[in-house]
Amino acid sequence: MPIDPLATPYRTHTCGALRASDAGTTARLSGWVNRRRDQGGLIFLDLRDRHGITQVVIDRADAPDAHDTASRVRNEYVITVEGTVARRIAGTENAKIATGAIELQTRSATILSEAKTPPFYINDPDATVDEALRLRYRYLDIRREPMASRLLLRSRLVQAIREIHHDHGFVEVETPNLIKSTPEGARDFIVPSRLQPGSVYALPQSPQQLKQLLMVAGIDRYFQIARCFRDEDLRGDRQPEFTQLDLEMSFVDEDAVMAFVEHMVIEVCRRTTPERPIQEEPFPRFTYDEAIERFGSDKPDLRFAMELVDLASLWTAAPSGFRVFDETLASEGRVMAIVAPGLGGASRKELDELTERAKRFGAKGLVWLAIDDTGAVRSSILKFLGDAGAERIVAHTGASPGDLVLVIADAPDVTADVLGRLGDELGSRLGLADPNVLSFCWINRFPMYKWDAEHERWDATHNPFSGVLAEDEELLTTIDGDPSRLSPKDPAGRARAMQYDIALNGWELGGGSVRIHRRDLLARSFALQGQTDEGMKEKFGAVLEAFEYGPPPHGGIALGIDRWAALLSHQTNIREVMAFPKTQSGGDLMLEAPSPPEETQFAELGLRFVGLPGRPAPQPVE
RNA sequence: GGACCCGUGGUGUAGCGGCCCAACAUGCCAGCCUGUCACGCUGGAGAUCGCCGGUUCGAAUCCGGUCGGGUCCGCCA
Repeated sequence: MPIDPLATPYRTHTCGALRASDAGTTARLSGWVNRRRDQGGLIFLDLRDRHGITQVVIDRADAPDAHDTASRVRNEYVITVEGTVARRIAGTENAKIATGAIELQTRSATILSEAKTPPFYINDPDATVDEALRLRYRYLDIRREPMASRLLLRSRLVQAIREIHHDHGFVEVETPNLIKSTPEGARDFIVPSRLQPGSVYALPQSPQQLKQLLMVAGIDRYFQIARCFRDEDLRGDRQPEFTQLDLEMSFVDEDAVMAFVEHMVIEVCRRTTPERPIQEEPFPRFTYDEAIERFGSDKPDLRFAMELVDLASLWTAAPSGFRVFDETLASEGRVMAIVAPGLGGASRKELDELTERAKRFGAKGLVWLAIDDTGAVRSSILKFLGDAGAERIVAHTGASPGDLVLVIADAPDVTADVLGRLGDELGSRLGLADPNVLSFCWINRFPMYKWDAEHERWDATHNPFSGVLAEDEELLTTIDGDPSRLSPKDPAGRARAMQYDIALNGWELGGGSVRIHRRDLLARSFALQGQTDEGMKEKFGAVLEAFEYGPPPHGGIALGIDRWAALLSHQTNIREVMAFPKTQSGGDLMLEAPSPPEETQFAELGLRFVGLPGRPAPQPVE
């Protein structure tokens, strides 16, 4: 009479299943021993699997053999127990666990596996454990509740994504992992070919070109949970392999893609974390210029966003008296401020730290004005501004007593960027953001290109296939009309792309664009990017050829699943939502990857190590 | 490529020039205990302080290097 269709000789129920209504029935459970409480003649075992914990009681008087087994059991042993489900004696129920109303009164107990004492506490979800140790014994870390529940959340996230896409007529298509390099700006991982010695595959940085080919193929709504690979330095939010929700749609404009994605994202969050409110629907939209101007960021955290205040208007009539400000303004720089609420009492040391931080972010310095509770202003440059000058700044920013005003004077992009980053940091340090709220926003109309001074050409800021706004089409040209003579003054620098990013709580969650499908525009865009016809063919041959066979207008987006899962799990580190992540140096501490290849593997590929400058060649192993 | 932080019994921490062949908690082992649920009680084992070198009469403690981990800048969309 198993209740669970997954019942097996090992178990009729999971360790989280039994309730008071099951009292009187016979049940068999298998799991890990979470804890043993040996009272002498009476032993309590907390039996754990990923579904929950059930208390098992073994009474020497009732089941001497089982009692003998239970007395030999240790934490993390795997056992099977069979007995009667019974309501606990009144007053001994445990409200902390779902099965706390009952216990299993055991008739028989069998040890399935013994276990060494684990290297860290598996039964204490709050125990802090060195991350390197967790990674080395990841299978034990995942046995712990916090990791297990995050992987579960991630699984539900992906499940919801799949369901919603299928419900909307999307086709899930797998694309290969051994492909030709699809330049996205990052370094490729390379896989040498044995059958074609001397040639290599590249692992996809994203399925970008393949999904565009699927559009030409008529798969008008495509999606994939795609593994992507980028050989760049790691961060808390960047791993060498990561997962994207990749999607592409035909016969769409920007609004259509954004509308679907927004609907999908809301629905996914609703199904996955219904308890977390979404701050604003529809998601606020900002143009790139507006986002930078207002927040100094193209992924503002709108839960608290400190808006930038332009101070230039204070000194149109007379100079500020502080030479850095005046010279910055005279040389087309900007002087802008943010207000950090409640930090007016910051110590000199804290302010110095902020200054250091600002310099690290690329500013030349930081000016601060700290307002105490009485309204008196301290400032690093009070002697230049004078009391009146300082108070004008404070008044202009709208700061109140007890606040701290931070001012950056620099080139426009530096000023905005540094203040944006300082704001983010202060926001999290001051706890201004409601940790429970999900705050999405869209940023669009990104500049098409960024001038690459080193190579003297225009670089696509996102995808080289990103389309240009219709109204900016004629800007895709050079200043003197000669596509081979590029200059930072080209009108192309002002062209804006049909490019949109979606941000969540200050993180870039994803980005996409409506692509260029017209050959003439594509040729012009590529020319600006300094691509020769041959270079284009070499890199994008398949897409360019396909585009000669009737490409539909199309656009799409890619969202970072790891980041999404991390944010939904209240984590700032994507390793916490990946089963087997790598360390900052790209190593897997459990598998001990990477490792030197075997000599025969190298021989078959016709490879040998020659080493790197300053580093000797490691030798393959026999 | 660079800056910074961390590395002490199984785990998490304390100690930061002699009082330390290292302390505390927890875990582990043994014994006792029939209503516990972070069970309790009694007893016990367990680290030469990541590694190498140096300074010093003396180093876990200071210095240099190195390895491992992390945060950040560069890089990366």
